[in-house]
Amino acid sequence: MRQRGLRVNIVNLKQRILSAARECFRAGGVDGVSMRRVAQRVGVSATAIYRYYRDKDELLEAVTEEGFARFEEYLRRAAGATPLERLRSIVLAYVDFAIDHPNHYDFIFVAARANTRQFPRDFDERRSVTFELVREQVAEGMECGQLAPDDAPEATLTIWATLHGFAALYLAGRFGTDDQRFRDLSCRAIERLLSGMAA
Amino acid sequence: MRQRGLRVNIVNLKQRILSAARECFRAGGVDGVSMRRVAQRVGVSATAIYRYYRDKDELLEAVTEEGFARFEEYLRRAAGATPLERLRSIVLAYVDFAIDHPNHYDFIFVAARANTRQFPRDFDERRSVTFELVREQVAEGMECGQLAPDDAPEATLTIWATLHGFAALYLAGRFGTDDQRFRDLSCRAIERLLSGMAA
DNA sequence: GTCTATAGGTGGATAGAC
DNA sequence: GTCTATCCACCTATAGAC
Repeated sequence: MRQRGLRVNIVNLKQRILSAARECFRAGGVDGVSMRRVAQRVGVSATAIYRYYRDKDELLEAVTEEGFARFEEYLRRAAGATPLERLRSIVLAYVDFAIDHPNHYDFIFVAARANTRQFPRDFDERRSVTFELVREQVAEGMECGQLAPDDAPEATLTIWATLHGFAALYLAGRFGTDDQRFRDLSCRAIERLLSGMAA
Repeated sequence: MRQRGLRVNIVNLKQRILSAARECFRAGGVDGVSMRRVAQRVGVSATAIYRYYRDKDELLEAVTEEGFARFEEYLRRAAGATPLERLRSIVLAYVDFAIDHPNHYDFIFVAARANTRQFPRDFDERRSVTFELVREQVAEGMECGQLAPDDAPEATLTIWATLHGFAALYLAGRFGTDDQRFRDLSCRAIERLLSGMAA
């Protein structure tokens, strides 16, 4: 009972900092995360953060790691009884992540040229892991199309590009605000692309 | 002959500033353009720029306008004897622009959510003009597929998304350094997508 | 027309008091 | 552990000398 008076405030400052950083990122992407802004949101001074994170890079790494992990969850959750349902599920997992976490999607897939933006250390390596998962899942999803094994690497890249195109154009506002239409169009496009490839 | 001694230096400082800004943009995108940096490249003080451009926004507008114009040139240059050749030409115009002017492509299509980046005034309006041209060209290129007129808006968006997906994944380095392979895959994907849609 | 000086803003990071 | 004070770097933009 001694700690009664401290209550909420004691709850791991490190976690509250990460939480605030997450919110900043959600609102403004990488550029929205600054030590000062995060600290202000928590209600502490900017320098307090350095007790828990060595530098900004480490904080950014924590935030973006959450994004990677979340995206991987979405992908792994994909499932379906028939091959077609499974394909549809994978497509939706992909585009839904873009809908739900636009700045994370943007960070992982879009802001990709290093000279232009700020990235945490080891970003490329971390991203490769996620990319490999995308490749695997897409390759699995493609099994419902009758493709010669030789086509696989090229076909996978093609599907992925199309998925990304839809996600990116959605984020750019080209599909308006009708998320459901966007999801439907994405699925249909992939199905048609596959059937075109099988021919 | 009085001006002989001035020679090169006199050549419109405004143009030399724009030139320097263009180089900065090419190297580092929007974030690579700062008044100081541009000025340094020209060899004048930062404040000299303000004699020719009211503020940074106006300079940025000049730089990005070049990008829009260039992209439209690429698109309009597309031509072909047969429908299929024409389609291929449009696809290549699109992806070649992304190859040749990555930061302009990125600026026009990718960095699209306003809350995250810095954009010149009237950027949205200017971009709409270009987008409309893309839509037109893609719609024309699609004529080689036998699509019902009802499908047109949806099909156009689908083709565009796929084009963008390829361009964006290329910029992200997912196609390696083999530009020719990237161009071929882009064309093939669009052709297959169309044939899938026609079915 | 171009300069220097300067104002006033963002940002990351450290030293040292408490 | 958290603070204040501070430094440094970079940015846009203005005022006024030359």
